[in-house]
Amino acid sequence: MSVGTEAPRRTRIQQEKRELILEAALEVFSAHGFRGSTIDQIAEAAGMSKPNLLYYFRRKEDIHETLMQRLLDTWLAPLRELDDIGDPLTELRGYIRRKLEMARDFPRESRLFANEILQGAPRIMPLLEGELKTLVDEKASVIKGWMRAGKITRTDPWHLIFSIWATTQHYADFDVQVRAVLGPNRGGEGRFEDAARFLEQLFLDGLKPKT
Amino acid sequence: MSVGTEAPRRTRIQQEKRELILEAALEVFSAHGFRGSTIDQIAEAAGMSKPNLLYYFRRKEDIHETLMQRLLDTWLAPLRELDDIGDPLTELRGYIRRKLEMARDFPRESRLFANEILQGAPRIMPLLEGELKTLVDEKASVIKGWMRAGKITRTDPWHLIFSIWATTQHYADFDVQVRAVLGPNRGGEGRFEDAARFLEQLFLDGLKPKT
DNA sequence: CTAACGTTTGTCCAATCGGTCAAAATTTGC
DNA sequence: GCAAATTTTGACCGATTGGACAAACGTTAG
Repeated sequence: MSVGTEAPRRTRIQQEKRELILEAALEVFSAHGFRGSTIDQIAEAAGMSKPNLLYYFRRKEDIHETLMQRLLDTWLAPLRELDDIGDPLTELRGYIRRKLEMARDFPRESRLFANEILQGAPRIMPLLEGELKTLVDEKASVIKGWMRAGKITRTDPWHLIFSIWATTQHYADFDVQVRAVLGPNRGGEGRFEDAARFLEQLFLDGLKPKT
Repeated sequence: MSVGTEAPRRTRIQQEKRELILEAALEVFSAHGFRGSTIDQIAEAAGMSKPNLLYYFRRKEDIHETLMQRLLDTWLAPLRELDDIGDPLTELRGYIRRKLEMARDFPRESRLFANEILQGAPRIMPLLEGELKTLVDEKASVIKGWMRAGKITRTDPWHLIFSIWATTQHYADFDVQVRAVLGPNRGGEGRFEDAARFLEQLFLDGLKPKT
């Protein structure tokens, strides 16, 4: 029987095996990119044969597509939480912290996303121009409100969001470089706490000393 | 005759054709990654046949290796220029500006590098732990001196360098996302000037308003 | 002219790839 | 318990890939 993504009816085994495959595919895709990964690799990581895997996902691209669809929701969750209710600086600090925690706890997801964007986002371009842009525009308005109220320094809200993405995801996407440069001593688990301390200071106070 | 990378003797044609191939390979590799690129693609982009290309570079990996070796030097040039002679804040501002200009003018080089790091830097790991680490450690010392002298706020110099890399290279590596989010109006050529203004303010003053 | 050298091409090959298919093995519904 | 449905497997296929190779093509020095 066909097991397409549009078929809602799933047996227990289908549910389990599909999860197993997606987990394995996340591991493989995030490490080698889409074209650099083979169905055999994913099948082996999932502990099944290639034809068996293809019974659950008809095409390699279906796996990737399912993975990306799920990813985007969880990936944007921290930004969605950015809200108008609290103190602006506290809100932003919380957003930076949450994004950094995601880089620490879900580096494979970050790399999968980075891979897709690096290749020109051929599979998720509509989502970027639609859902993502809408969300960012909305949050940029919130931030603009804070600026008008004098709660934070006036600057470009879009580029502010970009800089938070860039600095936090850097610790997932460029992890090997970060660890190589920090060396064995400072490159251990403590690097994320060091990063958190640094980023908080950077975004709040910048580098210019208070005279 | 063999034309390996260790052969210093090159005819005029060899010099020219090798450059042509490297330029084409940069275009292809940066867009599709190493495994996502084929020799045929590179050969076509260079305007020659596949066997002809393989006459100048014996293996696909030789092209990539030559490209990466050249890249690292030019890529680290801005950091090398960071010097102790000028005013610290001016020096840092200049470094950020130069890095952002490189993201604008050499996005393919940035993406090629990002691709390599994302895949775990399998081909340049020794360079990261050696040359790169040495350079960063050296510049971190310079920055530490500025902090001791009270010229800039005390913080972690390594993570400061990471944040400059992340924020500037973001505009090359995640270009499609930046343009998608900014939309047709603000996503044009002016986005780099907006970014430059924003980053200068972020790194100098942060977000906390001067009361 | 021609021999030596550098360059280019067409043809070919083995390996790997994504994907198919029929048959076997297993699970499930009654 | 048994038939139907689902799951798993081994064998296979055509396309693409990186690369080898010898023959042909140019170019130039004597």
